[in-house]
Amino acid sequence: MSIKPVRTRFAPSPTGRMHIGNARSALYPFLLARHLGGTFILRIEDTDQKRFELGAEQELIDGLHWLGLNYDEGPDIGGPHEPYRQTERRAIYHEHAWKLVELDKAFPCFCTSERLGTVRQEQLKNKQNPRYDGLCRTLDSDEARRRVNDGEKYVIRFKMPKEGSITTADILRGSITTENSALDDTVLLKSDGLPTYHLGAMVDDHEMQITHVIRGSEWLPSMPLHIHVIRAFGWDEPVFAHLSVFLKPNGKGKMSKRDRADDMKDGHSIFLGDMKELGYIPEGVLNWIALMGWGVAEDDVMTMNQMIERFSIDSLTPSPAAINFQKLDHFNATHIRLLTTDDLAARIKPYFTREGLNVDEEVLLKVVPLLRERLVTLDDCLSFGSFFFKDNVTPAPEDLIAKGLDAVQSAQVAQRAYEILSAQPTISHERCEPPLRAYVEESGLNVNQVFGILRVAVTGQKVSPPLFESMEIIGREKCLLRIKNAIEVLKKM
RNA sequence: GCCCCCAUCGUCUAGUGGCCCAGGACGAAGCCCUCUCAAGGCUUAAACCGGGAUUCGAAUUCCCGUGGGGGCACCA
Repeated sequence: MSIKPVRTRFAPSPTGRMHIGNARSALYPFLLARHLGGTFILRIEDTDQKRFELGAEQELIDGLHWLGLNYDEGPDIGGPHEPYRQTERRAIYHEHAWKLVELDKAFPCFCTSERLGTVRQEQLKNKQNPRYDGLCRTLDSDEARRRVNDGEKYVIRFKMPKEGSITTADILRGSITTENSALDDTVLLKSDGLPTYHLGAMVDDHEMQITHVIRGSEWLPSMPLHIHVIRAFGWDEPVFAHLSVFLKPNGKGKMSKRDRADDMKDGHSIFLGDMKELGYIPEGVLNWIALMGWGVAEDDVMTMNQMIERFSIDSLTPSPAAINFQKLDHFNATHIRLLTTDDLAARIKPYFTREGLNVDEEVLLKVVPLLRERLVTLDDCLSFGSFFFKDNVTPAPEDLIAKGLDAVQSAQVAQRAYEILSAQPTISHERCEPPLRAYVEESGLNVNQVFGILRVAVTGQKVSPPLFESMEIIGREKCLLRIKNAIEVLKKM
């Protein structure tokens, strides 16, 4: 047996926004290809003209790039098996569909959708399984040809054997045997000349020499049909792995796009475009998605290279997984902490500038180490660190009053601190903390009261990065000014 | 209605007949550290869906229930 080079693919249809389900369907084949030194392909399955959405393909491509799931062949970069967009491969499907007719494995069907609808209703009424009643299956082939040539509308259906059974294999679940009598004469080529998934995907996977098909479990029931089609052509069968579906966070029901509104309210979304907006980084998203449906024994935090190194197709899990946004937050925060200072600086800078803040690179580089371990999402940098880039801050007056003190006492504390700090030629962690701690000692107050007042005065907020490191970055002049302002505010209360 | 798949802590999972009074991670609780918030360290609570069968021995194999999910289009 010859070892074929591994080729995998992500074959989405451009019918909507890219969500985490799509991302995972792209991730696993990508990982498999990279792990085995194979090729990863992007193929666009745009044969449904009704559900087609302009811009969806670009969103898919953007999402893949954002995640770093770069493909070796695809519609925008070409490759040895182009085109990679199914609507541009019409002739190929047409030819293959008729090949099957010649082989007596398929037949042209002229039934109208009206008649099919009536038949289906009748079957349902009689509690029978809805399926094609076989009217055109026995049509004389010459007559069928004639009608086709006369321009009559037709589809091509698979001629499912009436008897026997077929055994198919899913690498995660083992073999599954299905009675052919339970299968239908499914449409392979639509009357608009484009293939259904059942023909299009099989033809392309063969032509593009795909060795491992990793796809959603919604395809599991039609796998017998797919194997029938592949065998009818006499082709080799790829390895199949069907991924489980994503469940809603509560575990009840399949994840759906309708939940988006609720998710966005608490800062979460299943759409990649939204996630980027919300401050999630690709490393975190990837790690999160990877672990839903892939069993890794220990050490959950992985970089892309570690994922590639450890991936194997049979460590995928067959059971449905409920999405858990808390875990996403954890992975995102963890990967943010893994970023270098320069990298993180570059990633959070846009959040500040978008707010109209003037970002000094040198200051930013000093701020990043203080922010790093406090960020869950990138946009958290705003609530934690905007004050670094503002000329002045406007704390809420009541926040300036320390616990257990009143406004007058708080003003006195601020005044004393001001004196201590202004006695220093420069403000640094080393210079400021000792004298202020000494003051805390002699005043009989506690550090939370004294440092708390200063924190609010200098940063404008009750929660901030460490006080003295922050003051050092802000600088002597601004710090003193802000404390002075705070004293004024307190005096007016 | 019919067909198919799945089933370990709340969640994601490890586990391929003895190493399991079931391991890790998120989350939760507590403690430590601490100028706030985090991060970090330590600790605790928390699961093999039920019933049969096979076996000296079952989370692990088989059967039946139950629960959950998917599919039955000229959609993918």
